[in-house]
Amino acid sequence: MSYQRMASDSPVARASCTQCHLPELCLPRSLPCGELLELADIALVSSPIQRGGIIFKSNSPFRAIYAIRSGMVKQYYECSDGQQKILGFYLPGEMLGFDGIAKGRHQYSAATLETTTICELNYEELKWVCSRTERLDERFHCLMSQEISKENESLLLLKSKTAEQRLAIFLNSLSCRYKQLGYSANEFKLSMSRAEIGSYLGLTIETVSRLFSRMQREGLIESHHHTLRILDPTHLHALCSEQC
Amino acid sequence: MSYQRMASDSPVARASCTQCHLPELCLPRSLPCGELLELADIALVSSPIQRGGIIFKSNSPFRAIYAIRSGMVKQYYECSDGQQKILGFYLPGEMLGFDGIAKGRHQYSAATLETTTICELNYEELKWVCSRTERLDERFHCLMSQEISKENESLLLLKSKTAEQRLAIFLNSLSCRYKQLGYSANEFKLSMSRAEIGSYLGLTIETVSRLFSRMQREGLIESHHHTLRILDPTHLHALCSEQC
DNA sequence: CGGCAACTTGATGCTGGTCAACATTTGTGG
DNA sequence: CCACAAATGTTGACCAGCATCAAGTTGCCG
Repeated sequence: MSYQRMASDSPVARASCTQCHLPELCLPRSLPCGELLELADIALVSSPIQRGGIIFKSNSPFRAIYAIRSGMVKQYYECSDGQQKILGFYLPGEMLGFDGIAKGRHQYSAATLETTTICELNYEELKWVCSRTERLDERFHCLMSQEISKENESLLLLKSKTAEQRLAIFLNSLSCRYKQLGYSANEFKLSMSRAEIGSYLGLTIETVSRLFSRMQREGLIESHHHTLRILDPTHLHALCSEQC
Repeated sequence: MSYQRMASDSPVARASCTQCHLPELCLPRSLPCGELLELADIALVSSPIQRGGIIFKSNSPFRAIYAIRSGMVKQYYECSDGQQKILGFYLPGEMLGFDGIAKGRHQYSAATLETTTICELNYEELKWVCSRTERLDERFHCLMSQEISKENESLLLLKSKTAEQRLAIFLNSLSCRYKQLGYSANEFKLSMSRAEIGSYLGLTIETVSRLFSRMQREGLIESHHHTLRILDPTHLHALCSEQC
């Protein structure tokens, strides 16, 4: 794995939000056509960024919000000892970078987990468009609100779920998000390593590995290489909603 | 403890943000005077709400954002078995309720921990004012961004800190926030119960209690009834920044 | 094919949870 | 204002889930 160039080094092109297949998820959702065109005017699409490409580094000046167009991105905190703590994974149609607005700097780093294309939305320009199109501003509020909700759920997960429940909820969440994107809900690629999953769920590599083995032994899932197949979605779902 | 009436039952009055002693923290921060007046025009101040008063209930329709004017508020998830999982504590100048924007309903409940007055900002009116005053809209983005940052820090805390570090960080955070409000940084009232602290930090009552005892034995803090005194701020600080 | 990173599996131990008994504080009604 | 009940907090004994340490296996890339 290599973390070479910044995303901003990649050649970019103006986006055409009207022709993107994700507008029902991303910022444009339910925007009238006119506002869509204004948005497209400020969105820059990157060329494909390979696995390990850095989108932004923690502490770098905040300039833009990013939307994933294809591929997958991880956001993480870098410890002083070089260790990474994963804060979240982002799939197509999802946005990241909001935490930089308040402090003017990115608080965390973001890197691609597979070949990925992103849309870059310059915040100053975005604000300008927002101030003129009320619907877009509202949509922007919604997305930040969603991010807050998502994190609240993660907090609840970490506070009161067992290791097995955490992994079940994680796999289920990926399944739902892929389904929403039109992909198979029960078979997809796990681009992240065991270490990254563990870091995200507050568990060690070993625990994650043991859980995968056990779930496989019990006929819940099938996993080899980086392909995951959910064999018993009902049971997986039951695990997710166990207890409180 | 009794959870009687909704905050919305309380008599209310128009706020005068210009005369509030919190404008350097709350939504008005660094707003020009004109915009402050527009904001004041939509802010409703509640009369004092006693301990245990409900500000909003989970699943109720989202109508407003709330700013704490004095006192303290907890936000929590209610489990099906009646148990509460605390998501956060809010002090004067802090705002809550953002998570309701996306779904149109409050995802969680909020209640007062002591006699509290709040400012209610109707979201529809707030959007209207935001759309006409760019600075306010920007400030609103900042506050949501701050909330996201705060939660990311909580996530990191839950993932990789020991029980002792968690409590130290919690006490330190309260200390800083009180200081910023102009109160003593080293002596304040802990309005929340051991159960609430535990729930917030992902620990049990017993663990929290033992930690308080130990920290007291070690001369770090002094705590009786609900008063906390930090005797050795340096040591407390050291605990917070231990390790990664 | 060799070397290294990622993953798996087992043995052992520690942190914090659970259960239980008791102490202290708070709230209520006479 | 006191007496009592209920809620909250403290402390101890014990236990379990997950971390840590260690050794081996698999898969990937030059």
